[in-house]
Amino acid sequence: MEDLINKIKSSTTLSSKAEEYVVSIAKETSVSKGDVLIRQGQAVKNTYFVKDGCLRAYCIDKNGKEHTLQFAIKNWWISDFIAIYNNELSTLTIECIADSNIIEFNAKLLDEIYSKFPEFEAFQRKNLERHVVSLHKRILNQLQLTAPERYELFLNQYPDIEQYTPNYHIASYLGITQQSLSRIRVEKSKK
Amino acid sequence: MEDLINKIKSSTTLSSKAEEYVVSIAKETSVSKGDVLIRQGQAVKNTYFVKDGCLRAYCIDKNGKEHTLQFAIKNWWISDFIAIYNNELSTLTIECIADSNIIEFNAKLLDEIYSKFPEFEAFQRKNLERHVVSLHKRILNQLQLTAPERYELFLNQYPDIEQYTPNYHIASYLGITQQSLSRIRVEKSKK
DNA sequence: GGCAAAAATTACCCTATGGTAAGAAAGCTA
DNA sequence: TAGCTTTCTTACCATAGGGTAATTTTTGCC
Repeated sequence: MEDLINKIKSSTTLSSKAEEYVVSIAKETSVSKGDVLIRQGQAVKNTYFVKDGCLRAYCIDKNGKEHTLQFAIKNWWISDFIAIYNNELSTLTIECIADSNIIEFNAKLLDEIYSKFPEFEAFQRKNLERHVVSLHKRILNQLQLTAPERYELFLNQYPDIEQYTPNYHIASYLGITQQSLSRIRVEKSKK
Repeated sequence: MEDLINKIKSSTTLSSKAEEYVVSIAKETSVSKGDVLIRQGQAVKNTYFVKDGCLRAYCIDKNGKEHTLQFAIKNWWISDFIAIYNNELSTLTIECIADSNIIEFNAKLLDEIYSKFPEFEAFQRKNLERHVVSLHKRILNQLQLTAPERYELFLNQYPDIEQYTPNYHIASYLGITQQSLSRIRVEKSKK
């Protein structure tokens, strides 16, 4: 919880009452590898902050194939933001891919925080600014890099993730099949 | 200008002083097809709101190929947000692809608006939330749809854009070559 | 250790897309 | 209208990547 509070304090001035509110709606939980926190097609209740471990957000297309939108490691937020902001059912499944410690927030209570404690507006705005930047970069990478280049970049951005997740999840994040990723890895090891 | 003020008012309560400030830092301008507002490699001064017309943000890769990150039509914001939020030089070029009326904001003055008039925090947070949702959707579409499907979707999302822009810009947005897009269009017309 | 399950690799063939180049069509300007 | 420029289409070949399936390797568990 301290990590999160410190993170908030780095973006805004946090009154003690506001801090109390955050703590009061936060539920620290341990989740195990394989646990599903949000399931595609159902209502989205929560937003999660990862203390340590790793979660994964993916959607399943009409052919049953998984596509990974996001990996969330230490100090990242994860949820189905499409569903929350559009007030829709979930298009994503969020799954725990390594035993993790997370902080769970009820999305509605979290949303009330802005009217109760306006100092959170600045915090969340800056959060979202960073989020937009990282998504813009991801799209540009997808457009201009080849699959092997994207894989290299991924390994740099998530140096520990290979411990957590099978390669076929990485492939589904990069937008290729696990067979292609395997070929890319073979080529890479030849060098 | 009214459109923008109304847009702001739909997300926050705008005091008359705050409205005055917005107006005071806003520069309404006309720009012509071909004008370059931000050039890759240079400092980013401004953020733009499109009243009507169309702007395009793209980057040029090491091989000289263009990749379109965004088209901005009526009521959209556009700038190099990567550069602004990271305080870096521009990685994008922003170009006017149809005679347009825009409102220009100095990015630094715009950023001061939050400390001067905190009511803008909520407006911008909600803006960014929508932006994140649209980027998440774009990434999911890129992962799970084929090129012809993405092209169909694009035409639905930007029904008028074919008037403004040559097909090779659309191709560079979809992540394919203009030749591939041409083939896709031929296949489509056969049906 | 030994078995079962999961994951990764390899192989085969096929298709979509890229690169290059040439030609056709459309748009602009004098 | 004529001529130039830009854009779009078509063709040809090369290649990366997909789909299916078989095999190997790794992992987890008893």
